[in-house]
Amino acid sequence: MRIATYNVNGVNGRLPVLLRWLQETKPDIVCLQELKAPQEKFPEAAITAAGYNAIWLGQKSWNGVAILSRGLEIKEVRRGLPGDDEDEQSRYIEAIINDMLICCLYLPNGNPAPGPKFDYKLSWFKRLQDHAKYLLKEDVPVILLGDFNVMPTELDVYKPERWVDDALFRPETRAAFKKLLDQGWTDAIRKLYPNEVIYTFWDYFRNAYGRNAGLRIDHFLLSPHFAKRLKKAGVDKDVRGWEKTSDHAPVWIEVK
DNA sequence: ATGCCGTGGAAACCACGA
Repeated sequence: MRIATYNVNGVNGRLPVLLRWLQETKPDIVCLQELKAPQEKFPEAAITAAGYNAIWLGQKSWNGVAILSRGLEIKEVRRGLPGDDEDEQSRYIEAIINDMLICCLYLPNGNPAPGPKFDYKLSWFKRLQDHAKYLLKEDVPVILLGDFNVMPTELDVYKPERWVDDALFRPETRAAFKKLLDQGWTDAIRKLYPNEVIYTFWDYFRNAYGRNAGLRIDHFLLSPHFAKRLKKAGVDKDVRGWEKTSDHAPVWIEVK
């Protein structure tokens, strides 16, 4: 079973790229972030025609997350991350598929830091830690996956020294990610490739993709029992080189 | 070192992203 995450950076603007990637790689489950579409503008017909069921949480202009599955039933568990009824940003959706709990997330960027956006990022992170801790008590395999907007270590940044003050790499951000991992989650890519340079995002500027000046910010965190079922993982890096593509590449794992 | 590009929405610019 192949499970993927892909920050599409506009689901309608990237629809040809998304459909081509689905057709070529046929993932069983897909989490999307940055739909940048209101609830009623999600391209449901095209996704259905491609053979996928979908649930989604849209928002006008920004954010937005979705879970797709190729023929498998999607049982939605919740939409929105618990812990703040005032939070109106569409960044979290959770569903049971094939007896797995799939938690699709788009963690706030947080720049500029310090400032209110960074405060929001850290408070969102805290809510995620609390919810993740709760999920570990559930008797079900869990995956937290999506765009975490965190480079966990220096290995995950092309030039770490340039990013130390950035919201994606500040000590508070890395500490929050580590605190989450320390609950017992496994970073799937790093478990299989502990020492390799692997990126999931390349800026549109400065020929970042051509220079491989990238970041690893899209992650899969597996609950303890689930981690034992991990077989493969990878980045569909070539997709980042397609026309009219997102600045992220799709990332995937295979579990048995 | 830097939104230099790209999107969506509104309004021919702006907010936002990482």
